[in-house]
Amino acid sequence: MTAPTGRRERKKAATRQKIADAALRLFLERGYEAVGIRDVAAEADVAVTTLFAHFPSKEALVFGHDQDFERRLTEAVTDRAPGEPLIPALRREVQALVRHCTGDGSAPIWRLIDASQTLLDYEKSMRLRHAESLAAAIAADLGLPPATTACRTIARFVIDAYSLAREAADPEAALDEIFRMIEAAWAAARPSADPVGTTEP
Amino acid sequence: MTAPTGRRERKKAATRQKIADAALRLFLERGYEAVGIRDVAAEADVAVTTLFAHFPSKEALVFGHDQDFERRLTEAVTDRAPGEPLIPALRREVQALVRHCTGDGSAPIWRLIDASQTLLDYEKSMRLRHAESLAAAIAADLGLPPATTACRTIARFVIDAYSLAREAADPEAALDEIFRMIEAAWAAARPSADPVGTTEP
DNA sequence: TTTCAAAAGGCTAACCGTTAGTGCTACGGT
DNA sequence: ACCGTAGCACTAACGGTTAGCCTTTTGAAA
Repeated sequence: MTAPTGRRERKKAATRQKIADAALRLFLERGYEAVGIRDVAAEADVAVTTLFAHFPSKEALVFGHDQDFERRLTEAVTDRAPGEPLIPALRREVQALVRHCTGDGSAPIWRLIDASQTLLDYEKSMRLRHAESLAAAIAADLGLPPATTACRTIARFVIDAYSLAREAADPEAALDEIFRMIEAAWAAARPSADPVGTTEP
Repeated sequence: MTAPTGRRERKKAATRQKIADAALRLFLERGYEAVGIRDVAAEADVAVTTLFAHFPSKEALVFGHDQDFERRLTEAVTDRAPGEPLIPALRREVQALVRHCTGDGSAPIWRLIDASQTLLDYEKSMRLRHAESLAAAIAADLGLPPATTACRTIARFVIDAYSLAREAADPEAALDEIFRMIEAAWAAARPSADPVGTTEP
């Protein structure tokens, strides 16, 4: 984590942070649509082109930590205790993620997102990309060829679980319900394992 | 279907068709990104504002029949034979839809879509909207309050099935595999029914 | 130390999708 | 026959995004 290289990267990170902070401040003050890229650039005291050198789009200003999400999901697969079954490990991580983004700390940002169709769309697209990474991680973990249908399917279901639970009135209960379904789906996908003893002859 | 009203609507429909045709022609010729809205408008011999009066966005020019997709899915639920179980009915319809869009007739359009990230993103967003409609239809059919977690979940899974099968090397096999998982998930969601006899005490 | 290539940032000007604002014309119901 | 309005056109602009070109900083080679 501690960079072996020096000053340039620190300055770059600082600029990026300055832009992200300015953007979030303005968005929370006036709302996402009411703030223009040029406003953000001015507030951060950088040129518009500099802003776009750090963030690929206006929406990305809000989702600065999307890589964390992706990393945490794949690591939940790769770094889990040896012998621990796949789905419960994913369930734990998704639960943590949902708790994090329904917690008080993240509430203003999510109010911002839920108020803008543009941001909602962007988020869903992002999640689908994450599903691909997750599918690859699952396939690798199981020693399967990448992009197996079953792996991609389960990855999508897990992302769906996150998305639906986040929107549900009672996220914890929703997560319970959905992951019960995912467990069943996963068991049906691989007639080898024995989750509760439903092995077939 | 045959309009009870007269000339105005016919002219309107003709204009819309003219625009859609011109757009498709240009897109297939030069590629989606290489064609501007102004090009399409000129080719269709209408004003840009007229174009946007008929289509809400550039992407919508390509997905002119998205309402068909939504309608067919919900009708697969509401119009199925009395007593027919839900999931097989959905499976049949999804299979038909996948066959349709992997058939030779639709091949060029889908090559167009798969070549543009913008269009792919738009398509996924569309499907998520369709999932909401499907969830509502399922909930209504089962006499449940709308937007139940289980219904929304199954609806998402069905949409995932379509999306994944379309991209798979062997769509039919993928559909088999995924719907086996969906059946299991559905059975797990409602401990009342008895799909294979997995009733709990 | 000097030198140099690349990175980071800036400025201008434009492109492209999209949307007012305005007005004209033809159609359809009264 | 009359009038409201739907369909369409035209101009201008707005806002996100990018290309072209230039300056400064910085890391490292010479």
